[in-house]
Amino acid sequence: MAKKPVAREDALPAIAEVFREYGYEGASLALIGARTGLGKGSLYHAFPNGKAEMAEAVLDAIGGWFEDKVYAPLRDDPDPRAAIRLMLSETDAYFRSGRRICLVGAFALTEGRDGFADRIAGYFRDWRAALAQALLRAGRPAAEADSLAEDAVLTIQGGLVLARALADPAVFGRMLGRLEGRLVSV
Amino acid sequence: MAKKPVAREDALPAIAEVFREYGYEGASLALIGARTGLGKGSLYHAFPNGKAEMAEAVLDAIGGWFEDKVYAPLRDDPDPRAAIRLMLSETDAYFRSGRRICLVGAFALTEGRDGFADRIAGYFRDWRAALAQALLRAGRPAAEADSLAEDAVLTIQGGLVLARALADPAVFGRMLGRLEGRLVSV
DNA sequence: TATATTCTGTACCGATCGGTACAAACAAGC
DNA sequence: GCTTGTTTGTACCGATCGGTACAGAATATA
Repeated sequence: MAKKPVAREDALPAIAEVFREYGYEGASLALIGARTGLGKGSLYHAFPNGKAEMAEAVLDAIGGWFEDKVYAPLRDDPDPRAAIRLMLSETDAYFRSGRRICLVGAFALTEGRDGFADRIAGYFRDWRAALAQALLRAGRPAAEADSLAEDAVLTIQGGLVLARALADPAVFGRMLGRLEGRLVSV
Repeated sequence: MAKKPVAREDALPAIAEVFREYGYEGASLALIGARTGLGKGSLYHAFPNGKAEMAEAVLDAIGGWFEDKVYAPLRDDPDPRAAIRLMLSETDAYFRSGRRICLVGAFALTEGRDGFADRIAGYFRDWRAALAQALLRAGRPAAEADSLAEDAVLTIQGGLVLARALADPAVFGRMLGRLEGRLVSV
């Protein structure tokens, strides 16, 4: 009884990967079933609202991961510079040094008429706010902190787009290097 | 006779807009037909290879537009600083100050297994190369010119992603302002 | 006008889409 | 054992997908 949540959590990474590779429209239930090893019966048992609920769960999982691993340290770490450096290294690891794209960013560019818009906006808003707060605590003037934070969040997304477009993950690494120079005084 | 090219060119902007809004998978022929006012007969007469050919034509048209309006001046204008400023203003106009996304960037994030990869890579490679050349001519050291050019191209893409994700076009304008400061010494 | 060619609307194709129904398989409690 | 409830595979649904066939409308050459 009540093993539903377990099956959900177990399947989420595979589902996320399918969305990442094929986009929301392109990720068919057949594909999701094949990659998770779950039949339609199991899939609809774990996600009664179907594909939309799977996407919501994936976005929530991603948001939760970043909240725990990145935003919270940015907000709470007594050493804001260390938290910023942690953000950069966690970002590098999460996006596999540019070999993996940002699902939230990809959804932002295509989806928009769905109920995903709030989650997508929240993901980026939280990131920007947490980083701005860390920069402020690191001694930057408020306006500069806001500006730098927005620039950093957008730069990371751009790095993912360009790395993917050029099929050259090194683009991402170079971008992170420049970003570190801008965020933490070297 | 031979009015095919005309019909093609006329339909391209509408087709591009559908791809921009719905993505490659999401852009159905029914939708494209409705937005262009063309039936399937006309559509397949102008684009015998169907949707894939439409997407290729759209990407080629976009690439051609940027080549003429942005890359060529970047390469040939005797005043490289003026060419860079022109790039920024043309970019702002083309992307409607952040209200329009970059179709090439959006395709880069989802598509990748198709024949579009070369066109997508070419679009960004040409932009980066033309800008690096202008920066070099403006007196920057070669390494710095390359780095700045890559940063600029990726930053613009990131600005489009974030503006869309937050449903806040102002993000794009702020990003262009910062970019101008980095590219042309104020 | 007659004729050749280009264009286009409509009907249709098989495949696949997301989603549902449901019965067999399974597990837990007793 | 039996019973109760959960989990799953499979068959199926109508809708829509991209694409094709083709006849008739339009257009151009003469």
